[in-house]
Amino acid sequence: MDQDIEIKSVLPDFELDAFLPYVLAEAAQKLSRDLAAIYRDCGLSTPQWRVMVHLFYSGQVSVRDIERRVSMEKSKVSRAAARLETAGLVEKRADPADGRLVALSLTDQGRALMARLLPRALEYQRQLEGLLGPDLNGFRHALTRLLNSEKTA
Amino acid sequence: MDQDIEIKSVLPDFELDAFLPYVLAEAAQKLSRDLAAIYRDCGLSTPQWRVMVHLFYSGQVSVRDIERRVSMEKSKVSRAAARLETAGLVEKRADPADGRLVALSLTDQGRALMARLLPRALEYQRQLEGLLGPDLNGFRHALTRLLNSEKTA
DNA sequence: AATCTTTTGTTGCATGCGCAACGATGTCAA
DNA sequence: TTGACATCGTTGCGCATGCAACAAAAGATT
Repeated sequence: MDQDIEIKSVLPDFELDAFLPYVLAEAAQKLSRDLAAIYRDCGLSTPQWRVMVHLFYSGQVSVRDIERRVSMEKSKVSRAAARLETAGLVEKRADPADGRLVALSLTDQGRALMARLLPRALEYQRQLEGLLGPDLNGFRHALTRLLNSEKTA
Repeated sequence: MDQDIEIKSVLPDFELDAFLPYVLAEAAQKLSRDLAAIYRDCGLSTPQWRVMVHLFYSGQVSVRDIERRVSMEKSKVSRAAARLETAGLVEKRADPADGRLVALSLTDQGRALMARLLPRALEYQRQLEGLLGPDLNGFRHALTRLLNSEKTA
């Protein structure tokens, strides 16, 4: 009891709303949810969406490339790619130079789908940028600094 | 092929590193992971940690209160609370006024644990604030604006 | 060449999550 | 009071996820 009051007086300003990891997680969840509304109608999950985006701009890539680039586990990428192949959006071939690698690439159907979805995603991005206004640059700067920071905890 | 070039020329600046939902998700994941290093040694999961924090500052609360306040599903809160009770950190009683409600509160052991963990969490928070420096206020402002924005997508 | 190590992608397994259904309790109206 | 409806918390179920183990292939070392 006394312990309570003492500790709370020592830690008065610890509010979840002011705690950066919490607020950041909430904001990220909201943006991800709003964005997912764009591609979920097409039956894409978030991992599948990320693979599609990466493939659209990278052409022919392996699972390992996506893993490193988009910070997704191998298994996550593998399963997403398998379903995308079943859906006819992605083609999986064996890399002729290295038998271990799988060459992932979009099919025509996959490209057509992205041509339909990407403009909507970009429109959402522009909405967010307009919403942030003058704080946008500082916001981006802060995010990159957080991402590149060492974990000193 | 021609379609590719055409679309890419129309959507040239769509890079994942510049796409706010993606970067925000990455940053949130990193901060959450670094913070989890503080309380994971004590056997707490992230949902359990959030329940503990809320209980520490809110005293006696119901599952529904936590659900609304911390944006966690009922089931998530319920299972977290059940495990916390098993671990002896949280006490579950029936609300005398309303039989449906469950009165959650920290045990002495739970309070002692939080008294040990919260200073470390606050130190991490101060590290983040120091890292952001002058961008901190704009960063906070941007986050709240994103959280309060309507989903117009 | 032969063997050992490393890398790549898939799969099994245990765990956690979201959603819906459910029992229990409370509220309201007739 | 009774019955219809709402609310709260738990649980079952399907699914995704992270981790480790694994087979196949490539590379390194002798």
